[in-house]
Amino acid sequence: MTIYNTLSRRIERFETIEPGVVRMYVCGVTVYDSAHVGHGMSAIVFDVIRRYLEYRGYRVRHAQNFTDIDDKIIDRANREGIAPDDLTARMIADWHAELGRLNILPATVYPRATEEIGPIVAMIEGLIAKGHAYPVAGDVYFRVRAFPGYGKLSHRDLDDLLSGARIEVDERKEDPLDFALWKAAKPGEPSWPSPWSAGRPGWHIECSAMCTTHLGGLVDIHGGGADLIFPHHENEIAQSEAFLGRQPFARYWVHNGLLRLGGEKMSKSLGNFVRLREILDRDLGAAFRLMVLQSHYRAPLTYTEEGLLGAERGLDRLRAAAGEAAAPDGAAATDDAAGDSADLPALAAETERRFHAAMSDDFDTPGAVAALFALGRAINRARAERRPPGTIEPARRTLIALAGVLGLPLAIDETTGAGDAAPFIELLVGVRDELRAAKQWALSDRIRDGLAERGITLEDGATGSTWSRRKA
RNA sequence: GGCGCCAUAGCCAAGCGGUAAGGCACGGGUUUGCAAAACCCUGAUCGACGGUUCGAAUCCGUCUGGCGCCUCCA
Repeated sequence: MTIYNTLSRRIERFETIEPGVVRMYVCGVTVYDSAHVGHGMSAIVFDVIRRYLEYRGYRVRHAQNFTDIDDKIIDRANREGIAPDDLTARMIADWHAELGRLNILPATVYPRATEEIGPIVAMIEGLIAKGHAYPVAGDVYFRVRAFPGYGKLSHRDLDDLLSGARIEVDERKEDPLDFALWKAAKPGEPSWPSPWSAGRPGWHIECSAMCTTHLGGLVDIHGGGADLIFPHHENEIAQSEAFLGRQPFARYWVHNGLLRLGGEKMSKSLGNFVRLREILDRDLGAAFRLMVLQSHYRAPLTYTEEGLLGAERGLDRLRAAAGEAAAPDGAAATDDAAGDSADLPALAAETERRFHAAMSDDFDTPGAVAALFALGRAINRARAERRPPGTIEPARRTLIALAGVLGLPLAIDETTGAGDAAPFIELLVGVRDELRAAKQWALSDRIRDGLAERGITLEDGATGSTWSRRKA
């Protein structure tokens, strides 16, 4: 297996610190607002990485944090007139519910900044003792120039950073680049005791502390969105390696490309985001996952409604192949011998080979998905040619299994979203089946058109009609 | 201003020196009472200009156009 490392800018061979075990830390979210589809994309990327590693036999210890104290949380809670704790508790509950609906496997641990104050304070004390940090009026700052490797992840040197000149100069800091490890609380803000002040941790230190507490201070994969490379992950490396006195602190730095909307990065601060809940409520979570997987995880992806619905259409074809449905009524004539649909077992084996070749090569999910479509088409074709189910079954199982590795559920749940209407729809469909048997076309078409207007699609097969709710 | 990424058919998107995956849409067909679904067929020489090479979408240079980071951000 190979994996791209942001640190070396190379695709490297994947080797874990401990054989058979992968320690993976993925930076989570600051819980001041509900998740948008960009968060969903990142979650999907690391979910698939994890699923594939587990499929390959690794035991994956996966930690994902919640930043549950910071300025935006305090502001938001104040505006809503509630306690920060209540806001973050609600957001975290929503996060778990929504990501669950996206079919994201739960992480092994979900550490939270406010529950790690002890280790955070201890780490800051250690950094001060080693001369890597200094307290100033209740705050504590990291001494960037005392850490020689600073900039190695984002590949820039200190002078480049300074020339950016957009760093607001805080006179209390020794150097403009120094960043906060601990911030003294202002009146009315939540705070925790520390040797320097009643205050709260800076953003970056929590991840360093959590990696140390929950993953032994040395992780195989450290990931997040590409927007975290600088300064967040750069600072994490500085803190952790300065504190631990050894390097590397993480073997592979993995960053997903960002989701774009309207030509720009989707982000909460730009205000151009689509909430994850919106697509989940339309039952398009699996379609979104497929859309994400059809582009490489490191490349940026443009989010469009068209793309999402297109993915849903593609998913339908895979679902048709994965279903146990009998052959469609008419045997479609095939006028050439281009595809060896009779040789499904060989194609299934070939698909499996292609799938693993792609996934082992820096998680090339587009290639893996392409292999799945090839197999799906062959299965549908075999059905159209009325091949015996027994010859199709193994290929079908392969398709479902491989799709499962990507977290794509192919099981059909046709009544999803129909709610209380289902019994009435079924009654109508049953009546219509009888009308069709009696060749009462006008009436049966009227029922079909009427249901279509109400978002229910009918499909007439050899053994009767099936119905499903149209997604839009 | 600095660092970096990208530009492939109508749209999305793979490709990592050997002659262009896949998905969606469009069109033609098979099937169907008519549909739907499914299946078959159909489309690109890879932003522009140079260079390296037997051979380049893939390597190098210049240009043009996007984007990201340098401040909170998955």
